[in-house]
Amino acid sequence: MNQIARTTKDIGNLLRNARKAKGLTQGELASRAGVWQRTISNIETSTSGAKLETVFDLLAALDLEIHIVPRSKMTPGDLEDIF
Amino acid sequence: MNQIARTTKDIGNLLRNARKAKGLTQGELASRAGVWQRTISNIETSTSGAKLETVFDLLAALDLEIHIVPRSKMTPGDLEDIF
DNA sequence: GCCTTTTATGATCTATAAAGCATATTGACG
DNA sequence: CGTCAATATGCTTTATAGATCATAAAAGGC
Repeated sequence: MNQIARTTKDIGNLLRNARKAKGLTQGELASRAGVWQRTISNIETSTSGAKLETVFDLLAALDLEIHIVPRSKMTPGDLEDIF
Repeated sequence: MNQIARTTKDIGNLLRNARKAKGLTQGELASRAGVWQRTISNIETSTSGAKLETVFDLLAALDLEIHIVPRSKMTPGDLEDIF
């Protein structure tokens, strides 16, 4: 399950899924990442555009990293994540 | 050559490499992505933390996308990008 | 259905990125 | 070395994210 992100909305959804997969609440992740619960809520719901730095803080706390790759064609499996 | 980014600095370096690989100037990329040359310079040199949205604009203009994956152990090849 | 936990959100303040103008500085090339 | 293109940067304004207090709303368990 390779997670593709092309928009801030993708990142929001993806971070929420990753957080839940690890069984963390927004509050727990917030304290781990050194950000505010409010900020995580905003990012996950795409209420506000996030700063790159903040996203990296969250990814680190979730033990994730970003790979930059040439744009791939949409694979069937990816559609599940959208709809 | 899978590009790993864990910090804003990584993103800056990576965007610069990708831009040059496509033979684009900052000005050209700026007009394609709808941002300012100034902004690209700032991001590539990590002069200022970028907004996630801006990074996505640049990635789209470079035909790149982000994959979120579990943190990998550092591979030997990656060290070249650091030192 | 109630209670607890979790998430969303109102309001204000501060910090800072991007817009917008510019020019200075650097780098590549003949 | 001189020239031109490319990149870096000074400054001011505007937009907006994050900090910080709070509480409201929603979700989940019993």
